[in-house]
Amino acid sequence: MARILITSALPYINGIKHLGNLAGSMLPADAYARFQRARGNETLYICATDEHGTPAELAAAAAGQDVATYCAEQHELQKTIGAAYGLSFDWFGRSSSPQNRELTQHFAHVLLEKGLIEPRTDKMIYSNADGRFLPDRYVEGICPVCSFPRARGDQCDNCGSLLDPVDLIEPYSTISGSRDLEVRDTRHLYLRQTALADTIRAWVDSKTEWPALTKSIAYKHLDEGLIDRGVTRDLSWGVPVAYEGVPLPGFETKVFYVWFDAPIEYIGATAEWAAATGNDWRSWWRTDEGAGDVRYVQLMGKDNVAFHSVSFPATLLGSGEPWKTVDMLKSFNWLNWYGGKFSTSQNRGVFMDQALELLPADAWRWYLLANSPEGSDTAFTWEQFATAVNKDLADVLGNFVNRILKFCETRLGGVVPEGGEAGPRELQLYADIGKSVAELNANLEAIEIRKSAQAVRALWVLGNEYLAEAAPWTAMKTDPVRAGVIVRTALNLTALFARVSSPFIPFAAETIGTALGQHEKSWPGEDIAAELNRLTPGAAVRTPEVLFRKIDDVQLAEWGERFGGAEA
RNA sequence: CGCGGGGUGGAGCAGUCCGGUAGCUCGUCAGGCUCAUAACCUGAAGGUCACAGGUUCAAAUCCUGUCCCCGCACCCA
Repeated sequence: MARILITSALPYINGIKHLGNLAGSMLPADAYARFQRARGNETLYICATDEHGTPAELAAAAAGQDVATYCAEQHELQKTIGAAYGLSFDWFGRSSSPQNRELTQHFAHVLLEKGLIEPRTDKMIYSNADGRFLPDRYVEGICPVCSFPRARGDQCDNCGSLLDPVDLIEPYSTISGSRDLEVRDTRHLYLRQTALADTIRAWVDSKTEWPALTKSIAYKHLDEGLIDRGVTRDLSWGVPVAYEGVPLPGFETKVFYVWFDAPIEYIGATAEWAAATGNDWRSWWRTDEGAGDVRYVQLMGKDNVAFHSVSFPATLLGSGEPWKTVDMLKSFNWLNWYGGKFSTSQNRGVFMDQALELLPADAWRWYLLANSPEGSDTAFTWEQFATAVNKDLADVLGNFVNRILKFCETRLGGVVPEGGEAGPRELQLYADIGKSVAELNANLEAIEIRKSAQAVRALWVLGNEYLAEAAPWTAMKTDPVRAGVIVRTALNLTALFARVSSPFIPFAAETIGTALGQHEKSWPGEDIAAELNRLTPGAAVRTPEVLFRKIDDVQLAEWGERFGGAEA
């Protein structure tokens, strides 16, 4: 039995996420976690909200709340909606937790002692009216490059130039609008990634199983040359720059920058989980305390790869302490909305809460997994979505479950038939199923999401093929015992489908299992004949409600209208 | 010459690392079955693998060049 640690990129606290977020990290991570658990591996799936940073402060201010209250509410919202999608986090933590604060301060302390974090003096804009420094987008002004009047402190929206806030012409505070600003010296901590470049490159070189996308992004940054990055900010919301309760002199009013503490929350959230459940988190993260046999898998969108392949490793490796680093870094491209970006302001795309108003979670899960943006960016279209739901779920799987259970109910009294022996057709079925399950296992193990979904679908098709060829409705007339064997086999097949489909469509899998009186959740083993003879002959089964309703053209038109995309 | 990803039958994708009958899903057409959510099963048509050179007995796959699409460093997966 292996130990598998899984993390998906931390969703930012700011608002409900859209389907792209789900498709690019949390959902595939969940499917993988469900698979590993079913196989009997000790599995820990960790996620959390990323709560620090300027956007959280701004959003809280806009909502008229203090930032802590805002984050607490948003966290609960995201937690609830994640559960509605069946995301089986073992722990859904918060980067604002005490555990993360302590760990972040620990790492900073160790790196500071080793000289890999060092204080430097920067020039920054200070607002007398607001009584604070104005980092990043707290300050706007005229772009020194193109004269655009509302350029932000870090970048001009008009010409795209990257800016330093002190270069803005006629700057003003976005908090108060005040122009009473001055440039002051301020001290910040810098992580010396340049000093760690060789260490990180050697570490990346050793990661032979990383997908091409992950590797090319990692090497891109290494080849372009790493830069030392500021890891502190003049904000109040965040992890204080302190150690063991004592602020670092000169840093009393500063916090760590969000990208420094966010990945550490993977460890922090594990510690939160341990505290809440009485488990030990160190055996998952410290190779000197039992994490040597852990396989650590991270899943994320491509924009996050740099942080996870370079910056976070710089923190972990730089510490010189025996921390567990990622083994498999699976990255995804974007799920686009009709070829363009999801956009709240332009009403393009569906968000997680809205999607559930339209159809059950399984429909979305299936579509997003079967069309996972692995090879390249993938465009969501309502047509494709309807095809996935109508053909795959309703016709191939749903109809199969329905036809065999109804047949059993109306012709065989709704019980698993007894008697008779498996014939040549059943032996062939065992072989076919065995082959497909092996294929599914290999694909899931490799986190090839699209191919895994294809393999599951191929299994469902085998069920329909079997019924068409074995034709129990014909056997019924001449050889009732034979018909019984076929129906029993098909019922067992249905039960098997529930088990192998559970990583993709857990809710439907549960419904099917219940209809068959099956409580087996484990992953099927290699003895397929045994797996297809698990149901107790004589036991009652019942036909469940229609598993998946089809999407009709009227709904399609309505949704296209409501959520945009129809124009494209 | 900024960087990364991609260009494969009508649509969406796999195959490209490690050259050797171009595979899958949807759609289309024909047939079968009638247990089932008018569903399922079988078969067929349809591709000069963006383009142009090159290497090779052999190239979607390797090399060179060209064109086109997407993304990119506040933030957003």
